Amino acid sequence: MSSTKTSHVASMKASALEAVQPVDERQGRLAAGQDPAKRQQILEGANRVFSQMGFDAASMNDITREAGVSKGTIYVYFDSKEELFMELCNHYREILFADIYHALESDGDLRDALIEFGTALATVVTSDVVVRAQRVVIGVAERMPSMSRDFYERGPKRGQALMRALIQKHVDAGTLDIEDTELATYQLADLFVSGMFKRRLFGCMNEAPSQEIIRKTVTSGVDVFLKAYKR
Amino acid sequence: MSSTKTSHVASMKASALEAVQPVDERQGRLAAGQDPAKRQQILEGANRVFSQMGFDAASMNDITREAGVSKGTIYVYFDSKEELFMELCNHYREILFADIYHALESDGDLRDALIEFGTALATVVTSDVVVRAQRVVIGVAERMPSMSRDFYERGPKRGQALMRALIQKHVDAGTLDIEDTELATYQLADLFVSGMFKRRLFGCMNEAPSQEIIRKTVTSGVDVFLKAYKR
Amino acid sequence: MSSTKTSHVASMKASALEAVQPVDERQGRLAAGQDPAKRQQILEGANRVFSQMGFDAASMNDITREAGVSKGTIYVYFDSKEELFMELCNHYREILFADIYHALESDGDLRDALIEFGTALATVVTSDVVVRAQRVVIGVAERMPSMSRDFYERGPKRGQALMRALIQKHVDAGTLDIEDTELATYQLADLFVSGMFKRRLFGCMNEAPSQEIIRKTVTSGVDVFLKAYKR
Amino acid sequence: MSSTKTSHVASMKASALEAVQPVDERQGRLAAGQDPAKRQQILEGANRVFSQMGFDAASMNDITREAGVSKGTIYVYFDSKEELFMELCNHYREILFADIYHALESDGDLRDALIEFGTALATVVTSDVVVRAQRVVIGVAERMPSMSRDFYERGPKRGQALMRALIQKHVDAGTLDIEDTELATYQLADLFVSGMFKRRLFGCMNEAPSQEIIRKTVTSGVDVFLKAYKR
DNA sequence: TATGAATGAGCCTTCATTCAT
DNA sequence: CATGAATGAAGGCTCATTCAT
Repeated sequence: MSSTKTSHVASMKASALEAVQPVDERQGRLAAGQDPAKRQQILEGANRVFSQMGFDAASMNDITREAGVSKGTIYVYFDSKEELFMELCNHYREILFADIYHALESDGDLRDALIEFGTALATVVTSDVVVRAQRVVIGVAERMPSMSRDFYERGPKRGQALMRALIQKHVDAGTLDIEDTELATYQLADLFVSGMFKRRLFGCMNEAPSQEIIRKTVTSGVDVFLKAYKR
Repeated sequence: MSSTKTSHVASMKASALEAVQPVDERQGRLAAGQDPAKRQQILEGANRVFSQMGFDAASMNDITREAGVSKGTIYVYFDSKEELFMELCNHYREILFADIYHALESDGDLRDALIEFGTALATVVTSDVVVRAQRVVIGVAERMPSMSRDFYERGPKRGQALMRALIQKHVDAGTLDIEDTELATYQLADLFVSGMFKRRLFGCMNEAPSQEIIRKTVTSGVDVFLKAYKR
Repeated sequence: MSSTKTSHVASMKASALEAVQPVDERQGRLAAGQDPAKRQQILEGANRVFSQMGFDAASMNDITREAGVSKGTIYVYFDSKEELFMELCNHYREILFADIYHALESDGDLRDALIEFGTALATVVTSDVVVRAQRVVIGVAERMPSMSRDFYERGPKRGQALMRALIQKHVDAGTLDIEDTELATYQLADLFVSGMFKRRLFGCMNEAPSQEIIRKTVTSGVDVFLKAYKR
Repeated sequence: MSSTKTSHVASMKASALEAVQPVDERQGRLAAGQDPAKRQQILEGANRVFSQMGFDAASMNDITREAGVSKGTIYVYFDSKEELFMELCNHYREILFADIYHALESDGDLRDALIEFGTALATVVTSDVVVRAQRVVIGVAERMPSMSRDFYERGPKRGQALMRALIQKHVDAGTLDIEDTELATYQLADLFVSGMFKRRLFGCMNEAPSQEIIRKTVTSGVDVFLKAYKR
């Protein structure tokens, strides 16, 4: 099931990447900077390069090469290296986090729902591509604060909000006994990735953790959470 | 008490920074690259610049200016930009993490000991200087993996090891009921900084959290941990 | 005639230098590092600067200025200062020595052939451009031995080989009586430029010797050689 | 005999180097820049460094280290790197060429005298130290023309003058039949080192030629000369 | 419109020279 | 007077950005 999840996310991403919006096919030529397929192509190349090198060490030439597009073209679609990077973040955030959330919508058992959601979230958050993206964004946080803040707020934090709503529902229903639901939600979110998040970020865990490890970590985290807060 | 802790750490740091100067006043001149005050001066300038810009975007000229030392002098003390940065990491790691640990050595109540230690740790980890350092190191993890790995392993991980030993002791003594002490230790460490670590890293929390917030978070985290694992 | 000779060599060089431009006018743009005119422009600027300053004292900025090309462009055409210099050597060696050699192919009188060849050789070897090139290459011999060795072996030494073959032919034919043809060839080569080579190299002769002087020197050298070795 | 010659030259050199002029021993201290032993020490260090690296690539720090003298001290004795180098050239020129010449003063057979002198000259000119010095001086000829010119005129050229006088004497005595004694002298000088000088300079002959080779080359050169010019 | 050659500011680093000790 | 730490201009090289084609 977990692997189903993973491949789900993966295929989602793939399809999102290829979902070249059918735009303006009336005539052959598109206005400058208007061809979504080309935009997509640039973003993909940029993603590969930024992920591998970080923002500063990535060169526009690398991106040019990787994207198979000329430099001039990139500058038609994006005003600067910086803007390209920000757009890239927005783009992938959408794709990666967008569809995790319906795991929470199941009406079933609270524990199962949390485990399912936690597994999906942990899988994404510890994946190579997301770890790299987070590194880049964090590395640049001092100089471009809005970027990393946005990254967090539109990404992880949205999941947080959904979780919190679910938890609140159970608190209201008397299933959970929590005073500070905000803090409790943070705790749960951190328990999902205990020992994985930091180590991945700092490069002490070289590969994305296996589904087995993720599931074990998430399950243990959920159980800690419930033992602490279940009425 | 918590504020005592903070100022303790802070003053420790300050004293560590200054404990360096009264050296070798027997004769006027110090050997090249041997004046600890100058070395300190460079490290401080470098710290400011690296913290603000990240590794790549920081220029040796900026550091020169910020440190008030000529470029040649920097290169007498440090072989390269990279080495300067690594030494900087080592230097502050030492200062910042060194003295946190004896909070664990108290013989008192487990809960109190954990809260005390957690508060000290969380204070350091969410402080401006350490957050910035972590950002820089994370931002560079892809290209210089050993640096960020070292940073983590010589810093946070050491605290982890001490905590684990304490927890194991209580498991052995029958006070705690834990199967996987490694995972449990990671959980506790993450609970110490729930909702603070990530938000600080991503710039969603602009200032270091107040001691009040830290204490509340740590206490709650310890209680979750103990409820889940106390026999 | 002597002036004819000079201008012959000179015009050869000139034509070689310019024979390059009319290239590939089919389309407007040339690939990066592929425009021979620009390459030539860089080589000429580099030649002026290297000749005047030597390898080390010549700066890429100087060359940039002298060539009227931006620094980036130079680095598209040549990977490094060192490579630029080596290519420069190869380039001019080719141009300068290439066409001297057929002077030896004449079937006529040995004395006339040697004088003709010696005159051509001496003219090149004592010319401003070649003297400067030799100085630069010699000045760098300690640190970049292959460069100066190549310069000698692909330049002067090739002439040497042709001369030696001719001399050997006459020895076999019984016209000359020589035991050590290698040594004899060196002797002849040195006699061609007696009193000119060293003085030019050391800057004791400020201008290239006139054709009159060259011819006189060469003739005398050939006569010494023949008196010593003619059967 | 030739080897006697060599060691004579060598020992001469050694003694010259150590002949610390007995200066001003009345009191302990010498005026700044006045201690000949220290001056000598600097020159020796500079010689080693310049020989190995060439003028530009040699750094004052290298010289400092090699000479075992502080930078300030060097600048007391020599105004600049350039001046240090020029003084070095003067110094060694004196030592190396000074005493070759009395080989010409022998009253014996012309052929023997020439061979003796040629052997001494060729030995010095092709020796490692002199080859290196010549390379450095030549490499710098364009920028510091007087230095290389002086080097030649006060060195080789003086030998030339003596040879020319001897030759003239034999012309006047009717032993030799030479119209242009200047040219003939140059020819003889070049014949002494045929095939050795250029190859040494360009680094195509890695070690100083053996005495056997030198003697053979010189003898052959003298014989060519005499066959051509002996009446 | 798309291209990619050209630009030149700016990077890290070295080193001749100075001057406080 | 000798020392060598400090200086900062200048070195080779890179790369975000522009603009002629």
